[in-house]
Amino acid sequence: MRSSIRRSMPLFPIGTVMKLTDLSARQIRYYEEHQLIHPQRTEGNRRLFSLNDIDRLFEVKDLLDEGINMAGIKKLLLEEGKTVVHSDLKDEEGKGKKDFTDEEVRKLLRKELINAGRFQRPDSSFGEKFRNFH
Amino acid sequence: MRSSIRRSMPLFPIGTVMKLTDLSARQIRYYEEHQLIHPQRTEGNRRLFSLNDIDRLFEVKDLLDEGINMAGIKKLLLEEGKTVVHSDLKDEEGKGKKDFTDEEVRKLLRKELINAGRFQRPDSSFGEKFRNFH
DNA sequence: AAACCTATGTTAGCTAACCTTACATAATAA
DNA sequence: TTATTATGTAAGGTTAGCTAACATAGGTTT
Repeated sequence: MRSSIRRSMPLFPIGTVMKLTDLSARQIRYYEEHQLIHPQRTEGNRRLFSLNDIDRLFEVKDLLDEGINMAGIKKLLLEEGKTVVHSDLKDEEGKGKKDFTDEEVRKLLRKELINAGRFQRPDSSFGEKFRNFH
Repeated sequence: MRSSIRRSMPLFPIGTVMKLTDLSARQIRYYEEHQLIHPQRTEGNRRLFSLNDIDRLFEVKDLLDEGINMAGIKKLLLEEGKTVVHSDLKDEEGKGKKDFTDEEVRKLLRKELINAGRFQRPDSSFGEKFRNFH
C-alpha cells in the first residue's frame, strides 16, 4: 500500500525524534547499534528517521520500561516480521514457528514477572510533549 | 479536533521540506519573509516546519505556477487564513485535555503523515518524490 | 531604451546540531 | 567480586542550517 511508503520515508532529524520520544540521542543511537531501527542517512551522514522508526522506538522504550533487556527486545521485535506476535508468547502452540527455545521463553517471562510493576510511567500527555517542544 | 495540533507541530528541518516540496531554501525563506508561512524556530534559531507549513508551501507553489504573483497569493491565502488559524488556536486551548499515551501519540502522528498524501497532485506526488529521496 | 521590480540564485562567514570515538558509571547478572 | 548492560558525557570533527549581501533574468513602467 502507498501508506507504507510514506511510513518509511526518512523525514526527521534526531533532535525531533528525541523530543517526540523523550529518548536521549545516546539511547536512540544505541538502539540503532542493536539493529532495532535502521534510520536512513543524509548525504552528509546525518540520521533521518521515518515514522516506522519512531514507532519502533516507542516500542523499545515501553519494553525497557517493563524491565525487558535488549536481548529480549531484539527477540521480540525482530520476530514480528514473520509472525503476528503481538501480545502473547503463551498459547501459540501448534505451529512451533517461533525461534524461541522453551528455555528462552521461560527466562523472558521470569524476568518480566520479577520486574513487573516496577515502573508506572507518568504517562506524559501529548499536550505536555507539545509544550516542551521548541 | 486534535489533528490541528498535530498538524501544527514543528517537526521538519528545512532540508526535509526542500525535498518534499521541491522548493529551494531561498524560496522557502522568501515565502516566510512574505508571511505566507510561520515556521517555528529551535532554540538555536533553526526553522522547524509543521505539516500545515508544508501544505501552505504547496499552495504557494501551485499559485506561482499559475502565474499569480506574491501580492496576489498573499491576498488569496491570508484571507482564508482567518478561519484556519483560528480553529488551530481553538483546539490548542481545549480544556478537556485527556492524556495521550505514547502509543496514541505515535498512532496519531502516523495517521497524520499518511493523510498528508491526500495533498498530492498528479504531477508531483509523494510517491514520486520518495523515489528521488535519499 | 533605460530604469525599476520581482522572484530566485549564489556566495561568504557564522554556528547549532549533528557525527564518531572513547571513557565513566550505576545497576544488574554471573 | 568481577563482568556486562544501558546510559551519560566529553572531545574533536563535519554538515546543514542561519543571516546578509550582492547578482540577475524576465517583466513592468517611464
